[in-house]
Amino acid sequence: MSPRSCRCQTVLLPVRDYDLDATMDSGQVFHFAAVGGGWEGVVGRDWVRLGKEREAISVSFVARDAPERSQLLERVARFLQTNVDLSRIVATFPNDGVMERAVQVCRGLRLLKQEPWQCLASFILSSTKQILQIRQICAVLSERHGPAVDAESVVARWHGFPSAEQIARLDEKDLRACKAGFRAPYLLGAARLVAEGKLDLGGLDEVPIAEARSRMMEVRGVGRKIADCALLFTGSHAGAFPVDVWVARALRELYFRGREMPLRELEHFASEHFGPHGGYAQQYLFHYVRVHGLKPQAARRTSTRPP
DNA sequence: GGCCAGGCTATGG
DNA sequence: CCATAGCATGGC
Repeated sequence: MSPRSCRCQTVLLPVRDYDLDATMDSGQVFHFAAVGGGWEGVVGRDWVRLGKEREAISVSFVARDAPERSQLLERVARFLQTNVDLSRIVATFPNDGVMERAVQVCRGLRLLKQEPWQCLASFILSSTKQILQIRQICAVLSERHGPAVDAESVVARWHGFPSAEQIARLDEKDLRACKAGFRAPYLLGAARLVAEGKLDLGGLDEVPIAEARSRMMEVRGVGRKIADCALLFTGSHAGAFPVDVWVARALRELYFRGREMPLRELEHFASEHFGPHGGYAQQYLFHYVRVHGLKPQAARRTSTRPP
């Protein structure tokens, strides 16, 4: 049938200072696909297409009755955090030249609020993987083992991300077949802990960050960095500050003149320097160095490399 | 074809 | 305590 006769409805979510592309493409979420200038993916159990509008984000979805529609829109707004006043967060960033440039360059970059299990699982799969490959693994995992959802996409059939229960029923070799590699047993172990109720991801925002971290790090395959990603990108702890290879490089080059620094010291510096929304600042640093490199003031080591 | 990727665990000093 | 090999897989 013709894809133009659409069962879709579209609603506008008003928002200012929101760069949807940067946000979706900044390595915090791996389950949306760029389609025709917008983004398609699954929120909860519902397929959505997100589009950029003036002072708004358009949300398209398969038509349904009024109560379900308002529930869906509430979930999408919560996921996108459209109610967050970005300027209030940016105002808490440290008053240094590095963050001023990062804010200029990444204007409108946001943090999303993702579902805890999906977020943790994705970052377990992220270790020593490029962002493109993380997306691929998540896509295969969803296609093969996640719930099919009703979608009006013209480019793909969509599935949700498999629940902890669904993954817990699988075998390690099923996960290796999805390109999970050596992370397969880690993901399986995490899924079993969550499915058996031995790890309550929903309660982690109610305990101090140190406690939340150590609970998560009891999962094999989850260290400090992945724990902080899961705490930050689910909106549980605004002070979580994941230090990966990019952020470590950025901190060394931009704050320590390129000097070698132990990871622990970088993490400690970050927790002191970037304020109550350190995690947000971290995302600006990450995106800044990934998109623009470290050239502006720290080109010493790379100056022989062609631009 | 070599290097590196939003790391972590185990092992050896 | 700190340092590093090993781990799967694929993009560039």
